[in-house]
Amino acid sequence: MTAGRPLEYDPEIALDAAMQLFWRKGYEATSLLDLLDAMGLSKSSFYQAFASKHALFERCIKHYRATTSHKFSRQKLKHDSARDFLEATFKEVADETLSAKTRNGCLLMNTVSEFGQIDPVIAKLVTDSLDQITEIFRTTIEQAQRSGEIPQEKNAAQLASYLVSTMSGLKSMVKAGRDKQTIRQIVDTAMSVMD
Amino acid sequence: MTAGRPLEYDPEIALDAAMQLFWRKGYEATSLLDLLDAMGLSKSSFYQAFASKHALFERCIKHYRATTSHKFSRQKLKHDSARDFLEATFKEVADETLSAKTRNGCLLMNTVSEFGQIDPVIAKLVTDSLDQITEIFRTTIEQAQRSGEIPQEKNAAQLASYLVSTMSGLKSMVKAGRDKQTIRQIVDTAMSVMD
DNA sequence: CCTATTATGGACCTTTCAGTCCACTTTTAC
DNA sequence: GTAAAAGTGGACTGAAAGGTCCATAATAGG
Repeated sequence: MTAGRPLEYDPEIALDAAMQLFWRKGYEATSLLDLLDAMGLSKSSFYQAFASKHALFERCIKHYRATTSHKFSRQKLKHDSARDFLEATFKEVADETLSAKTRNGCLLMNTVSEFGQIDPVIAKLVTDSLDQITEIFRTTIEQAQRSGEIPQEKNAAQLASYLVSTMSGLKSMVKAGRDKQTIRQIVDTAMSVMD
Repeated sequence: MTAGRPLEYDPEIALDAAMQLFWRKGYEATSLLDLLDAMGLSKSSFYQAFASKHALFERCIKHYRATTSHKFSRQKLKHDSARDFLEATFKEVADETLSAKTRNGCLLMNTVSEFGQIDPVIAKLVTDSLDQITEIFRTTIEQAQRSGEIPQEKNAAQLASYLVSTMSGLKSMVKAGRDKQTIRQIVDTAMSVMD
């Protein structure tokens, strides 16, 4: 039954390479040839495995969401203070200023910027991903509230939405090439709402 | 000497139409035919007057910067309180949630998202525009500080950069389709740093 | 070893892209 | 009225886009 010639590439690695490319260049600006080159496969193999550029893009968004969530979880374990984790997460974005390689912004917000609400499938994917990230922030804030690092009277869900919005703006500023001092000041100011 | 057939279109109106289109769809996704249709001129007239798609885009960014500055100036005169003006400006963005027509984000940040630092000419234009907006915010904040609406001890320049970043994030959230309550909460939280 | 199954390479397709070119029209200056 | 100057319409171009198709190659099961 399940026989046939084996794949000459690793689908996971290929997917990740595609995600990196979409992240860096956006959907429209990434041509099929760019993708084939980065993923290391031929046109036939591509359409066999990923159906279309659009379908691949959807998978890349999901892949981004998954890796981002995992990254958050890993980082969270490194900090025994929930508030420290939040501040470290934002400071890390500020440090991306140093390397031009990572000045790609956020794939989700880049996608919002490029597509808006035009493509409902993509819009839904992004919305769900944002919800997921907001949720991670919310539970973290509640944790910090229990340990007294953030005032109890603040609304955790509201603060979480604020942090997502702030993160988006911050990444845009980094991508826009604002200098490191400015970025650090923005982070400091933004974090002060949790006092 | 200076003779010849007169233009059959208004260059200012055509430029504005082009800007609206780039704003809504981005650079790559806006085809020349889209532009000709929106601007109401033929291909020959287009290349005669605007040289190329890229050159037109540069002019559109400058046009956006100019109209945005004017809009800020006009709004500022409407408010006798500087802080009121700032809060009204952010609340206005929140109200864009109501109309899908205006959910285009910010042309400058859309451009950052699409181009990043790849095109140095575009990058410079955006950077300069952001500087200009930051400057407007800074003088407004200083005004509010003199009238006692914002604490004197805050760093006006730092606060101004923060507001630009926040505005960017906020517009992204609106474009991402977040609901009105969430947007309003983000604005309220963001404004609280000026207390 | 042969067949069913899957993967691959490359030719090919249609459409669309930004941009060019030129014949033709409309104006002003004299 | 005529010549110089400027604008316009539309045919045209080469390149590149995403996607299809098929002959060929490589595997596993029998």
